[in-house]
Formats: sequence, structure tokens, C-alpha cells
Amino acid sequence: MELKTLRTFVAVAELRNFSAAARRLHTVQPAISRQIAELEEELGVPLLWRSTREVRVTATGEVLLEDARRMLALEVEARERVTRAASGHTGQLRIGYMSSATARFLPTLLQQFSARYPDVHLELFEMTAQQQLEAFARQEIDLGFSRPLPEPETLGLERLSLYQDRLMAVLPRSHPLAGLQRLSLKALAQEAFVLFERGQASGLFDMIISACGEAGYSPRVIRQPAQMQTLISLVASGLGVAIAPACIRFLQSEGCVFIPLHLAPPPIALELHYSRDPLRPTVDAFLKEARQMQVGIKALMELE
Amino acid sequence: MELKTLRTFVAVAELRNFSAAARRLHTVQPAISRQIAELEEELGVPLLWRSTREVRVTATGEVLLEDARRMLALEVEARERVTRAASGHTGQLRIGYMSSATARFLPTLLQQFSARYPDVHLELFEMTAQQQLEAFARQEIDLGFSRPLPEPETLGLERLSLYQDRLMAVLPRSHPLAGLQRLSLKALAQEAFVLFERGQASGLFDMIISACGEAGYSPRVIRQPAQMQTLISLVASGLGVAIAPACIRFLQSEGCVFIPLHLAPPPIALELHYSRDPLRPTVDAFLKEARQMQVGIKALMELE
DNA sequence: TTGATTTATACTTAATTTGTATGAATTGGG
DNA sequence: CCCAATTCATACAAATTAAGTATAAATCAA
Repeated sequence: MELKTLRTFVAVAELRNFSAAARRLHTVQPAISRQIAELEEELGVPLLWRSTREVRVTATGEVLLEDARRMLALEVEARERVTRAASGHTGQLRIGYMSSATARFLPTLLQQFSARYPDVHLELFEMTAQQQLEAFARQEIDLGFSRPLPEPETLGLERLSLYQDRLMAVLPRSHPLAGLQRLSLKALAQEAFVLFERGQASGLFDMIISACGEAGYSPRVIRQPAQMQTLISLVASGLGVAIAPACIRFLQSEGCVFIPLHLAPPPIALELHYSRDPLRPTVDAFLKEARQMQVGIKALMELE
Repeated sequence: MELKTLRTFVAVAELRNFSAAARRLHTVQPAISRQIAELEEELGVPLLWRSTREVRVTATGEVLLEDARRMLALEVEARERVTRAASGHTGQLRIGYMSSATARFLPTLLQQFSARYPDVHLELFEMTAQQQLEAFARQEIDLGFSRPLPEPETLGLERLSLYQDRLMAVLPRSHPLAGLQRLSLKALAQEAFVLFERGQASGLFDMIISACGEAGYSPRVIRQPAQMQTLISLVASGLGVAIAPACIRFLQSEGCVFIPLHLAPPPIALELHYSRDPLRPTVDAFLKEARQMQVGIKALMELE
């Protein structure tokens, strides 16, 4: 039983005429006769009663007619569903993100995406860069917002840089240097440092250490919190100073001041990673949306 | 899109391996490759992601997979439904009947049929032989229980004789001849006759008239009721006598006696008519059942 | 690096389907 | 009452389509 045969059968049953069905299907009458005969032979059952003047659908034929119509309708529906899925308008999207770096723009981006793709089921997972890597390997997420990963290509990942985050000095509001417009790393040589835990973001950690090294000292690190919010709280309480990406000023940062660094280390990117093998069209749809918003994201994160 | 292609797609998606799918489908791997490639091209969409080491179903492929399985399941169901319909186990059966002639056995026959074919929807229409003819012409009934019809073959009808009904004299219980075991038609020459209306059953009517003619008289017909029950009531009330098929003694016949006729006219058959063109397998199923019960019907109607 | 395994492609061969011509049956009009 | 017209079935040749064979390219494991 093939859909082509069923299309023929439905046409004949509807028109009650082999020749007319042939015309509708852009073929010739003997082709129709054979298809019907073969269908009847395959099922071992008469479906149509025909004389030279009249074609009638048997009771058995009516039963098949119903199911044939269902199958053909299902084919049309399947085409539609496949098309929608392939264009990224339906399906799911599992997103890993670091809240500290994305708090400012991710809600807006997601809202915008959902408005345009309302039938895509979004799943959000807050995770560090390292956790995202593992999640990608286990195929548990489709997109990840994180700091640059080491050699993403070898893991089958593509990347899209969303914006560059400058490093800034974070001082308690009561700190003697808190009023300055600009600060050199050297000026912090004697300070106690609170740095984001190396395990979570080795690139950031090492960059700060080497920048201090270039400024002529090795920083005295007294705490390594695993959360940016903790880091801010520690600085606000006067325990030490920090060097951190500018984005964290959008977290709860009462009691801290953020001062641009003179001769700052190169800015650190926020990247959107995704699998190179395109198993999820929703990813492409999201990327399109993200690329359109990219300018806006940059403006949000860098200006002000 | 053809079911064959979808079967291939489902096999590959399930086995995640083109070669294994080829083996399952008893063909060769290049055939599978081509079918999948053509399906993807037709839909304009990647369904499977494949390397030489791994085959994965894309999100779009998963969507099609669901619908493909539905279609294939529907095909299996359709086959089953068609088979059941063709064997007469499902469907409908519209039956015309004359209650006077069938009251005795039809309920039993229907009950028996329903027990064996519980999913056949029975529709019953009480109608005279003439009405049955018209109903057949309009294709409103599939089976008709009636007296023999004139030239049923020319109307595309087949017939099955169920039993032969003798004609009997029907007299009021108070009638002088009511005590006899046997009666000649001649003995009724002076009686007033109540005969079943000719329009309803011309064969019966004419047979009685000609039988009387052979007995040497023309009966004096004072009433021609259209219902057998009415005829019985008229006789019971003493208005006249009647000649009628033996079967009517199974109606409400208090006050009447039924007496066998000496030199009776040939018995009159009860027939089951049905269309020659087999549009309804339920008809064949019913006929099979009816033929099996035929002996029983004869016994019921003739003995006693 | 080699051997094994897997998918894709090129090409030949086989199978299937179509289209043409024609026959048989039935109906309606002249 | 016959003839033209229409309809479905069948036979056969032609064309299309799909399958099978051989082989290439890629990847992974030993």
C-alpha cells in the first residue's frame, strides 16, 4: 500500500469515474485501472464496483476511503510540522548561561526571541563555563553563554562573540582611592585581593595575575569566591579589592565603586557557544535573533 | 512522500545505521542512502545527520519520525478494518421485512446473527413487498423478506427461498365449518371473503381468485385490508372468511381457526431478496447465517 | 599505519510504471 | 432499432524509476 495508490483510490471514489480521476491526476485511464486492481488484489477485497457506465464504492471501499483520507491528511500535516520545525519555529532550546555576565541582556533577548518564536520551548540552566562544556559533551544544552572556552572547535563547538568586557577595579566605597576617575594596577599593589575562583574561569584568573605581574607585583589573594555576587559582597564589606569584568556592576553592587583601569589588560569577551552539527534548527533561529540584537547588547554592556 | 520511503526512514532512525536498515528491509545500503537523500530533498530539510561512524536524527527528523510512525500504524489499522469490513464483521445491514410472514423466526435469526457479528449495525424497516422493491431501487435496504417478487432478476436482485407457506382457510371460531379437519375451497363458495389487498401482494390475491375459479366460483370479496392483522380481526368478528398463508396463525389470532385446504393451491414461498451487486459484505455474512438457519425456519413454519 | 566499518557516488541492470492501441459493454439519440 | 459515444479492461511497447554492484572517501580502533 502506497500513498500514491491511495491518492488514486480517493480520486476515483470521489469522482466515481476512472477516466476523470486520470485527468485529475494528470495520467491516463489504464494507469488508474491497474492501480485500483492492484490495490484490490493486495488487500484481497473489492473496493469499487464498476460497470462500463457506473462506478460505485463498496462498503469495504468506504472503510478504506476513510483511512486513506486520514493518511493523506496526515501527510500534509507532517509536511507542515516538518517545515515549521526546520525553520526553528517549533522545538526546544536548552540554554546554559552564567547569570553574572548575562543578567543585563539575557531576559530581554529571550523575551524578544519568544515573541517571534512562541512555540519554541525554552529551557534555562544556570551553569559555569566548565559545566557548559560538560553539558555540551552530554548533549544536554544547545546554546551556552560563557567566557571564551579553550579550543572550542576541537569539541565541535562554534562561537559567536557578543561583546567585549573591560576589566575594572572594584573598591569598597570607603576606600581612599574610591574617588578616582581612573586607576593604574600598580596603585593596588599593596591591597588584599578577592578574585573569582580559578576553577570556574581560569582565563580570567590568569589574565589578572599576569597583568599584575606586568605591573611589577604578585597580588595577595585572600579569598576566591565561586560566585560573582559573593565577590561583590566581600569587596563591599571592605575585606579587599577586586579586578573583575565590567558586567558585574549590573549585579547587586551597593557599597562598591567600579573604576576603569589605566593600561588595562585586553577586554574579555562574552561568547555564545553552540554545536557545529546542526541538529537543532531552533539554534539557527536563535542565532539569527542574537546577531540582530548584538549591537544592542554591546551598547547595553559597554556604554553608560 | 511514499509509505515505502517512510518505512525506510523509520528503520534508519531506529537503528541509527543505514547498512543495518538495509538488512532489515532486505535490500542494499545504497538504496537506503538514496531514499533518505530523496526524502530530504523533497522536504528541503535535513532529517538525519550522518558521518561515516554515526547517524543521528535531527530535531526535524524527530518531528517527521512521529508522523511517519502514525501513518504506518494507520496503514496497519486500515488493513485490519478493511479485512473486517470485507468479511462482513463490521458495517451496516438494512433489512426490510413483512411482519406477518416473519414474526415467527426473524427475531431469532437476528439475535443469532448479532451474536456472531456483534459489530454489524442492523436497521429494520417494516415494509410490504412493493415498498421493498422501491427501497431496493433507491438503495435504501440491503435485504428484504417478502413473498416472491415478479422478475427480481431484471431489477438486479437475487433471491433465497426460506420456506413454503401453505394457504389455509381462516374461519371464525363460531363458523359452522370451523370444526372440520380439512376443507375444500368449493365449500366456501357462498361465503363472504376478506382478502389481503391486491396492491400489497398481487400474486397471493390472484392465486386465491384463480383457485376459487378452478373450484367453480368467483369469490364475493367484501373487504380488502392492507394488514394481515386486520384481516384476522375481521374474520374473528364473523364478517367473513379468508384464505391466507399459514404463517399468519402466529399473529394475534384469537377467535379464528385455520383449516388445511383440500386440493390447495401450490404453497407460496417466503423469500429473502438481496442485491446481486455485492456492495455489502454484511449481506453475504447474513446469507450464510440465514442458509444455516433455513432448516430450522422451515421446521418452525411448517410443522406444529 | 593498517584494517574494518560506514556512507556516498557512478554505473549497469532489473523492475516497474506509463502510455498507446484496442476490445467489450452499455447507454442515449436519431 | 441501430449507431455513435463513453467507459473500463487488457495487451504490448516505451520510458521511467529503482535496485544492485563496485568503489571511493572518511573515520576509528588496534
